[in-house]
Amino acid sequence: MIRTRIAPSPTGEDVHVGSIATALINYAWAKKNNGRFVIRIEDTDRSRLVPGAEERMLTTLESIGIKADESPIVGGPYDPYRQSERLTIYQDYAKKLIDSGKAYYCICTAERLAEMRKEQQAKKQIAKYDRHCLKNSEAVKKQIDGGSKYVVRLKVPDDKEIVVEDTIRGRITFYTKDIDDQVLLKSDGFPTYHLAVVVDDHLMKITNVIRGEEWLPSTPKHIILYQSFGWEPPIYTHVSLLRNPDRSKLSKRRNPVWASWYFSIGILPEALLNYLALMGWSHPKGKEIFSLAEYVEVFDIKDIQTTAPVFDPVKLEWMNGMYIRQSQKSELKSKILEFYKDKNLPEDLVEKTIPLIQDRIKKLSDYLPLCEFFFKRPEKFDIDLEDKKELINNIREELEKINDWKASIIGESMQNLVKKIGIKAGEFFMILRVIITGKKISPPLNESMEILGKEECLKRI
RNA sequence: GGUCCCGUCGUCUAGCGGCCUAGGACAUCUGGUUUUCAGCCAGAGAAUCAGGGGUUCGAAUCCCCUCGGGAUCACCA
Repeated sequence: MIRTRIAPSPTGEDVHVGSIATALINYAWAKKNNGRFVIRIEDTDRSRLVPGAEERMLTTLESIGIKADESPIVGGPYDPYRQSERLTIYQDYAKKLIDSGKAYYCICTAERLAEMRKEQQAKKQIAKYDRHCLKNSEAVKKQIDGGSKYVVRLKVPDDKEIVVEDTIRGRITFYTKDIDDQVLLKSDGFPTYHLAVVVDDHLMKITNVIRGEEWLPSTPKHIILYQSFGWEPPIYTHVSLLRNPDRSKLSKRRNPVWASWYFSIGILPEALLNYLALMGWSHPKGKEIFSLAEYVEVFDIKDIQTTAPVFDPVKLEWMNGMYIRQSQKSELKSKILEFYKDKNLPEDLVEKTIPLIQDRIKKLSDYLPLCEFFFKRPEKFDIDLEDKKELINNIREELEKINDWKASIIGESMQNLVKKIGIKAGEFFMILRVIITGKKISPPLNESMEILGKEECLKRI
């Protein structure tokens, strides 16, 4: 059975859109193969831990439809799914490695390591641990027995080829001479990512590791670890990183990266997912708009592109507009009410405006700037109305005659007025539009006036 | 700098040796619909397939080199 996982770290505000892209692939591949999709929290770096981040990430993922079969919330057969709760497991496995001579203790201080690296750099050598503690293992042992703090390092074999078989990139060869003796267990007793990821993926029976390209350089270390334990490595797939327009990796410095930011401007989760699915992959039939279920249906991991895509917010907005236009009216109403829940907009009024704006907004946050005049009389006007008093009087007189306050009748009446006074239609309606809405750009005028009602319109005039 | 990955319109991509005078989508521009703005419809421009060598009857597609971009080299993940 295929088992995939994502392993986010709770070190940010929310889920990174790049993580969602990777999660989507992991999720789709598991579901496609009737497998299981796992979420494991990698919280071994206590210094970068952000309070509340874990919960926010998990709820976001859940709410946008990427549901885990096993996670810290729903549990599962390989509990716990939070690395900070698995400490003794890692410590035991580190001990096994020491006992079999595949790893060793190291008590070098940060100062000594910094010094060493400086020298290596000066001599233009590769920065690698010099195995000082491996060579003096007797003395090191004594110091540790005496209470000295230590780390555990992987003993990388000499002069070996390590081959990574990647499903989309093919065979990649690394050489152990280029690989450092990686720290596996930190002096605080926590594992590093490298130990934890290998132990957990093995114990949790993960069959496919699908992760960001940034992990490719450390994959040989993980393979050495699998070999050291005598375990079978998983199948690797390294997907390309989302990029900023300048092609550097997508970062919060240059672009919004948190899912919650996109939702806060009224991007729909379905649209974000759909857009992200198209980063490095395309629908076999060239379709651009499709559901998560359809994505799972047609997805194949072999079709993932290795070129790194630039994240384009403009196309995301276009896609979001498509989703808004395709929404049921009642659904769109609920979304708008939810989006503006702190404004307490009257539901019946919002409902009436939906048909007027569904084609006109691309994201939920476009709604209020366009429709505010329905809820509040305009205070500012896009054009100066001071010298239009006579025209305004004509309009009022004409509108007062209308008994059946319907858009079509209002329109007819205004058209007649235009003919009567011989003004340009465009100019006339622009003035009326500004009187009613305050703005030169608005939803259709007659319909808007119908919704506002005769009394309110006359007051504004 | 070492190691590794990548290179088709501005952007996302199709392409898997002949169907390619390189297709689609976003964006841009033009026209139509129109009481603004959208939407919708029609159309245009935009890629010497990074460059150079091969292989082949034939290359965007295979090989080599160069150039360009990126990732990574921590007791972070």
